[in-house]
Amino acid sequence: MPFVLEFGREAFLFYLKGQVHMTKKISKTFDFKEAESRLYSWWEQNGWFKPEIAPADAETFVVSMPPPNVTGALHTGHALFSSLEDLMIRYERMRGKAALWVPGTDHAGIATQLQIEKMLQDEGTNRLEIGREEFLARTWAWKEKYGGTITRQLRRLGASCDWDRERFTLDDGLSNAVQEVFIKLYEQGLIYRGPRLVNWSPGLQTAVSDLEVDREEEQGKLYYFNYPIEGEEFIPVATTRPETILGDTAVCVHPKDDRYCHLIGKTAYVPVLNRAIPVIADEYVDREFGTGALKITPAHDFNDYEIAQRHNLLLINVMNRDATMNSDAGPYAGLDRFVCREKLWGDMSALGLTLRVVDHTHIIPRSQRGGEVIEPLISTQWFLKIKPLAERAVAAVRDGSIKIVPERFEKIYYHWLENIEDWCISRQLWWGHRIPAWISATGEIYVGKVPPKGSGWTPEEDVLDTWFSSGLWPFSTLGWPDETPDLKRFYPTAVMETGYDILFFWVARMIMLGLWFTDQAPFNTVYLHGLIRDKYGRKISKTLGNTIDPLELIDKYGADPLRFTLVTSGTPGNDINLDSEKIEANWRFVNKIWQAANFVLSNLQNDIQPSLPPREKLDLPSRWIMSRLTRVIASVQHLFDTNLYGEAGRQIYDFLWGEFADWYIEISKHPLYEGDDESKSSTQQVLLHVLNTCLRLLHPFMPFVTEELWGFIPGRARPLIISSWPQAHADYLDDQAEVDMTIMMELVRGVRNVRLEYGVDPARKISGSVAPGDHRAVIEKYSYIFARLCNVPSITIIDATMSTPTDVASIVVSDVTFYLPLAGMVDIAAECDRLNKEQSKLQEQIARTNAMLENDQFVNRAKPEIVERERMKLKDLSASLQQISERLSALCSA
RNA sequence: GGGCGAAUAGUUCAGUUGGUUAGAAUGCCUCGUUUACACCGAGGAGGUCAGGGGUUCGAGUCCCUUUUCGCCCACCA
Repeated sequence: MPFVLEFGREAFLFYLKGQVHMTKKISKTFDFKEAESRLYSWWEQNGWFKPEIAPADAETFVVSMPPPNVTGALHTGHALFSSLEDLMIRYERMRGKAALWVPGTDHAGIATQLQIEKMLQDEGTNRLEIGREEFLARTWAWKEKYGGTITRQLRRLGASCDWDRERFTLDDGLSNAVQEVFIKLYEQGLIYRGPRLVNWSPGLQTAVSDLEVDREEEQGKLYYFNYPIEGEEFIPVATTRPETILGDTAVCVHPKDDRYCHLIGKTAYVPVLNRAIPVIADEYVDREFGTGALKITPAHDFNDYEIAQRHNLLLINVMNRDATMNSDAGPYAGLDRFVCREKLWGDMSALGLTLRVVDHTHIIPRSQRGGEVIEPLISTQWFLKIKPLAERAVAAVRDGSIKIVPERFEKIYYHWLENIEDWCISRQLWWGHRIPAWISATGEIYVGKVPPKGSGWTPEEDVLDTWFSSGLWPFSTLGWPDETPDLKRFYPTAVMETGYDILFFWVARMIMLGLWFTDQAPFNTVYLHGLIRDKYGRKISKTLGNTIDPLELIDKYGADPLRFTLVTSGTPGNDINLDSEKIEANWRFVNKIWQAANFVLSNLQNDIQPSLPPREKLDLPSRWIMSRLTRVIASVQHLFDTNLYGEAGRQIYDFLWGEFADWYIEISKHPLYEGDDESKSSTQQVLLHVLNTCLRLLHPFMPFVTEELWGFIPGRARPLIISSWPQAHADYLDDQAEVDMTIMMELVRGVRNVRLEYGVDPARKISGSVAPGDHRAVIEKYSYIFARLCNVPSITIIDATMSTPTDVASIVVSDVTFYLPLAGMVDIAAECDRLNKEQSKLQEQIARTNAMLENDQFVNRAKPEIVERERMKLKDLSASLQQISERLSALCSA
């Protein structure tokens, strides 16, 4: 048995260390508050979170932690990823792999900068006033002060990551990687700088990427007006943003539009400003929409920008960075864009140009962070031509180098990458990786790690999008671009476990950059979890007031129930509605484990030498529980291999509570208290083995309670965290034992049912008699089960020659009939009624099974084992029916 | 406009390649302090697996379709 083999030479050494922390005697309940912090530091101080605990040639298993925002606080999303990743890491560690979980935090450019700006605002100052240098100093100070909060909180969940390898995206090493990547991409001609139309956030005063813009359908207005054309003509046009009229550089119609084609090539005049612009034709125009004519504002609209490229139109930017109008807006300069909209419309109305304003539902782009309306604006930014990278990223998933779980996200991934646009990577922020570039007075660009020689070079002020550095995370954290030993050993990583909401932001970019710079997929599996919602399925938000604080839950129930709940209440890619009632239920499960362990441990002989008798030497209940255990191990193995961790957890739960505790432990009391030495000892061995195995199976789910109990397990060689993962041993599979035990259990259930139905005092002992069919030996030998589990201490076996008893209730299971003499209590009519119901149920089932077996199609086409199973079932049902029918004719024929 | 997911007991959810009488937790009802556990045990009620059609010997599971809810992507002024 594995745990015997584990009993190594250094066993006692480990113990002495571990035992110091362990109480001598098992307590009544699990004091998780005391145990959690003690066990965590015990693990950590002994270096068991480190991959070096495995042999130097062990296979590796590496997970890069999705880095939380450095100044953030733990929320349920963190608790979820931590529970899942720790589960994978602990499982692989127990399987003997060099398991490495690399933790770290993200500088989170915009989020952190906003926090500091808010702080400055409260102090009555702002970042421009204190300047860049001071601002960064303040931010670093803030980071030093609060940066440890989230990682301390992750420890409370039991996260077994290698804290010595913790990284921060603004570390020197990672910054170096960022520069390296930027410079290489620039040299490869994939990064370019220039004025382009970008998504501009007037609130944050920076450009943002397409992904950072939320598009919401909103109720707005569509403004119709007449565009003046030379020769006293007009062309009707519609717009949702009248203020952009000031930046119009053309009016566009469809070339085949009979209404307007005579105007093509004429000159139009921008209202109020009277600037002359051409009327052009382009097939982009939809003749059916609005008036069928389109005003073109290339500097403030993405479609117009494209049209302008085709027609070499002028770009006139009429807005400032804060979305007020600039001098090109003429008399409107200085006005806010929305104020300008009203005023200009009023002025146009006075000029008799307006036609009508109608309600109109359209899509408004809003900043994902601030919520203000995003303004398409021309500005000079840095862009990454990402198509070549995207192609490789698509290929890696298509050829199976990377597997996405659940699979349906692959399609979404392809669609995004196949339609990807250049990535605007510069941000007008201060907190972040500064772009390593200098611009000369003549507009020449120099990109490098150190400033160029000569004078007249201005350093680039912008920083990089936060996701640019996160995109390097799996390899930058391991030392890249240096060929460090860690990089060699631990890259590529194994699983990227994160939420589906950042598939594009993060996962896709890691794949693209990983492939591009290391020629390897940065991980082989992407496991996407869902979002945590409240118990009504609503999104968690501060404004709704439905936030759930994981730390409060840990304080109340412990980390184990929270972890177990998070892992078992969902399936990959699906959202989880979290309800504290679920955690309370799993807290009771923790108690159940504790109590079961307490029972087992307090019933062992002091000098027990763990070993397991061969199957032939075990009694029926032991053969049964061993067979069941073996199946559970195999099933859990399969579920883990296919990333179905939740189902694995549920199966262990059901086995431990529903089979081991409810049945085996109850039954074991007989051999333990009344059996001979041999059966006593063998029962103890089995109890210990099953407990031992369950603790190991559960450790990745619930590390604390399992490790704490492990400290009491005789024969343990190492701490549970680095003990071996259970293996299924086919020797203990035993179909016959499972069949026989099932009959015994069904009989017990039947007796209990009848007793309750007839209102028999639970304390009252009844003697029963049994027509055992083919199961005489089992029933005779294990009749104590009836004594213990349904208070029927004595049983008479009836053989064929004896007449069937009267004044009894009968329980029929397979070919066994159990008679419960309830002298004076049995109401014959009621009993007949019960038996009749039972009989018709059986007849129904027999008819159904018969129909199946008489169907040649079924017999010929179904798998043989399925057909065989139906045959067995029919035999069983027929035997039961016969018993019932005999009973009925004896008791109820009158 | 395209795509995806969900719909199973009062509630929250499982149900892994199609195969016994569809499970659990929680809630509800009845009973019980039996030397691991009342943070418990025993028993029970509760489901036409959203509707319709199809494939199949066999469908909660596969296909088509409808409905409701949710999400993602998308340049219609």
